[in-house]
Formats: sequence, structure tokens, C-alpha cells
Amino acid sequence: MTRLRFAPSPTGPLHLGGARTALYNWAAARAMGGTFILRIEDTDRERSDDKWLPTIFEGLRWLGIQWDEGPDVGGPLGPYVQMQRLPLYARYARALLDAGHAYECYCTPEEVEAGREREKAAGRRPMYDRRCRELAAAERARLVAEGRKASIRAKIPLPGTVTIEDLCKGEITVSHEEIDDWVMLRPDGIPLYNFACVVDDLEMRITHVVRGEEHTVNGFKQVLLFAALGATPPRYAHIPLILGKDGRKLSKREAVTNILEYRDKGFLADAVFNYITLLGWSFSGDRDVFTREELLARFSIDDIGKSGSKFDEEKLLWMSGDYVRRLPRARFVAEAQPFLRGLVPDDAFASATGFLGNLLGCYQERVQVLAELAGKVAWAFGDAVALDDEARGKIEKESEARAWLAQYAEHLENLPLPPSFPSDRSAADAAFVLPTPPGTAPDAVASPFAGPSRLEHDARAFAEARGVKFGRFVHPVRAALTGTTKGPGLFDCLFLLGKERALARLRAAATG
RNA sequence: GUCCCGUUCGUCUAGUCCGGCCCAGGACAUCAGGUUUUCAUCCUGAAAACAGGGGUUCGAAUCCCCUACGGGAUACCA
Repeated sequence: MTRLRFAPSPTGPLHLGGARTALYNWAAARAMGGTFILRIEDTDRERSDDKWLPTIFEGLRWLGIQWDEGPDVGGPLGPYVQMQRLPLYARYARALLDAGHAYECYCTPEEVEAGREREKAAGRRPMYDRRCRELAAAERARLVAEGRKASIRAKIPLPGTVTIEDLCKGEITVSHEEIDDWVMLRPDGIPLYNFACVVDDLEMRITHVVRGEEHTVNGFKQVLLFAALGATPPRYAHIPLILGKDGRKLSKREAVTNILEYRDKGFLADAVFNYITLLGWSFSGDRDVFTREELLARFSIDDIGKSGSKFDEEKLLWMSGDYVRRLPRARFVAEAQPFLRGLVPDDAFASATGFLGNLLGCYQERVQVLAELAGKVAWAFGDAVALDDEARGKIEKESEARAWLAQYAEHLENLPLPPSFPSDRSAADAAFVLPTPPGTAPDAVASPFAGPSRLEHDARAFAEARGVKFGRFVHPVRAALTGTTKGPGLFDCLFLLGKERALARLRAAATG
């Protein structure tokens, strides 16, 4: 049975690198038909705080990464939180001690540190000097009598070499002399990372471990410990880090990038998921966008790249926009709801085909992240609209603009435009699907109201009758109606606005 | 310092394992056009890379060595 795990420590929210690690483990497990486990490594009592747990879970869930076993869902090999497994570590430590693979060390952290400094000053490797490794009984008794508490250190076999058959990097070998007699258990019985990690990977029958390459050195220690326990280690894949623009490690300790910030900015989870996957893995030579199913059909740990990648938010933005554009209209409207609070009442989201659906539809190819929406659609609400500088310019630079606007308002009065207030509009709008595709016939939709293409047809005739080029005419009208020089097709806007407000805005702009 | 790992367009990468199909392909970004009532979308095109040096070979982005540069690790953190 294939089993993989993601083992975050609750020292902060889920950041980008953690999300990618989780994603690769998840994808590998799913692609191989295995099990994906979530385990919490909270043995650093200084920095761990359970308050981060919900945030981490939420981040993973937002990305659509589901775990089969974990602290909240349980499972046959729990508990899945290390601080709840202390007796287990004590048992393993005892056995290792008895078998001579570990020893008690009575040095204080300060003494160890001082020794390290000495080594360093002497130009040697700053390591623990292994002084408690072969402690005479009398000496030990003296230290105990002093009231010292023992920590347990791994007894690295000397000499020798360890090699990791890394799924990502290939074979990596290091000499035992390079490896410290590291601390497995603190005097208070709380294990350290490498120890708890090995015990749990063993107990939880983990078969593959995908983790950041900052763990490579830990990998050697862990392989040695598995050997001491007479067990086979999992297959490791130490993957390169995600780097910031400066080429430095993207760490949760420096950059507090919570993956949920992307959700709050209105990035689509699927797009973020897709983009993160690409940071070190590629779907194929000519495609960047793919579904989860397609990913699982192709994903393989040994295809993960060997070199670090820089995070590029520009491409993430593009990808988010691409996902937004391809969203079914109803989904888009639903996704937009949290970003329109205060502007649009919640019950307006019930229908994706009425006024709101049409309004939002006009912006689906105009936003990359949902948070852009509120500012862009605001013109369609409220009675009047304030013109931005560019819009004002469009009217002012055209000497006859104000006259056209006034005349156009008169003209519009005789056209069957929908009324202005959304509550009366939904049924009428449902007959149209905005944005209006180019070249739509004027009366393509049967409706008591004039649709956008009919309005355009009419406006062209209006401009032509005055000997004005349509392009020149249209700009001041857009400015008057929406207050900006950008946005959806003008007649979609006009239709959306409805009669009363359109006339009022045209007249307001006409009188300056 | 020491140990480990890495190096293809500005960025993410395909190709590297099993040398020739690669005077290196795709995507983002950039620039130039086209469509268009604006913006956006969409379409077309351009510019843009095998870190450097030695080998091996008929032939190297692909194999070997060295150098340079980058990253990671050197904790009673994870």
C-alpha cells in the first residue's frame, strides 16, 4: 500500500512552499492509488500554537487537497498529532538505548554550543564533540548527582557512509563523519524532529516522502535511524525550494505568505492549484493549463524538477484570469458574491440569468481576480455616476458632445428601454445573455424591450443622421453613462442601466 | 569554513536517463500588427536561452572533468 503524508508544524499559516509540498504528496498518493495522511509536527513547544491548525486545514481544503487520515478525521494509525504520541517516542528511545544505537548525554545546551564554537574557531566542523558517547559509569553517576538530566543522542556509527536513493536528485552520499550525534529526545521527553519523524513514518507505514531540499541532511540522519531500528526507510524525494524574486528561500518565517491571502484577493483556487503545480513540475511540453484529473493521470514524483523556481505572480494572475473566463456563468456569479458584499444584496445572487448575472457576465473576461469586480461594476448601481478625468476629457474635447448627449437622451425616450431598477429587471434581462456577441441581429431576442444590438443599430442611425462618425459619438456617451472610458460594450451598459438612469446621466453630463 | 544539491529565453519550463528528429519547442511577460464603439478577450507576428572552459564522439543542450555562479544544510527548529 502506498502511503504519503504532509507534516506541517503549527508555527504559522500554510504558505506557498508548504502548499506545494502538500500538493505533490497528495498528487503522488492519488496518482498511485494510495493514501494521503496529514500529520501535525508540534514538538517545538516554543513556536507551535494550535491556533494555526484551523488555518492550515482551511488552506489545504481551499486548494482542494483532501486527506484520508489526519488529526480531525482520525484513522487507524493515529493519533496524528505528535504531542499526543509521547509514550511511543519514549518506548523507541528506550529500545535504541538498550540496543546501543543511542546514548544519554548530560551536556547542557550551553556546553554543547560552547564546544561548537571552539571547533569552529579551530577551523573544524562545528559539531557536538560526542563526549558523552562513551561515558564511564562513575562519571555518569557524578553528572547525575549534580542534578543533570539526560537528553538522548543518536550514536552515529563510525566510520561509514550513507546514501539516499533520492527520487528527485538521484543518489546522494555522505560520510558518517559529517553527521552529528544529534539529539533525539530532550530531557523532558519531548522528541526532536528527526526522531519523531522517523518513528511516525515507520508507525504510519509511510512509503514515500516528498519534502523540501532543506531536509536533505535530515534524510541522512533518518535513513541511519531506520537502519538502527532494522527497518526500511521510505523513498525520499527532496525537492528544490520555491524562491522569491531575489532568488532567496521563500520561508514562512520571513515572508508571512498565507495561501488564503490568494483566496481573499479573489484568485480562483483551481488556478492557484494549477499554478503551484507548475513550480517544479510540468504537465507537458506545450500545455500549462490542466484539470486535477489530468494531473493525476500524469503525475509522477520523479518528474519533479531538480532546480529551484522563482514565484511569478504575473503568471499566476494570467492563469487566474484564464480560469475566470472559462467558468460557467452560474459558478462565476456564485464565486463573485463574497466580493460584492455591501454593493449587491445577497438575495440577488439567487439567479445567474437576471440583471446581476448579465452585469457580471460582461466582466468575466475583464477581470483576473474577483476582487477587481466591485470597483468595476459600481457604475451600474446608484442613481448618478461620477466621471473620472479621462471620461470628462472625452466629453470636453468634443465641442458638440453635450449637444449630442442631450439629443440622444430625447431620442432614447421613445425607445422601449427596460426600467432602471434591478428588482423589476430580472425577468426582462433573463431574455438576453450579455455580453452581446458581435454581429447579433437587432431583433434576435423576442422581448418587450430593445436589446443591446437593437440599441446599437439605432444609435448608428442616430449618429449617421447627424453626419457624425459613430466612433466619435460613442465615446462621450460611454463617459456620461458609466463615468469611465473602459468597460463592456456600450449598449450592453445602456441596456443594463435602464431607462430612467440612462436618461438622467445623459442629461447630467449634457449640462456639465 | 565544511558538506550536499543545482545551472536551457527576463520568468515557469519541454528536450537531458536511451547523444543525431533541436541553427532548441510551449507558456507568462515584452514589443509590433489585426478584429473592435472603449477596455478586455481573441488572432497573427517579432525579439529572447543550452553559465564558461576542456574532453569523449563522425556528431553533445544531452556523456565525463574542471571553473564560475546560485541555493540548501551545518540547532536540545521544523
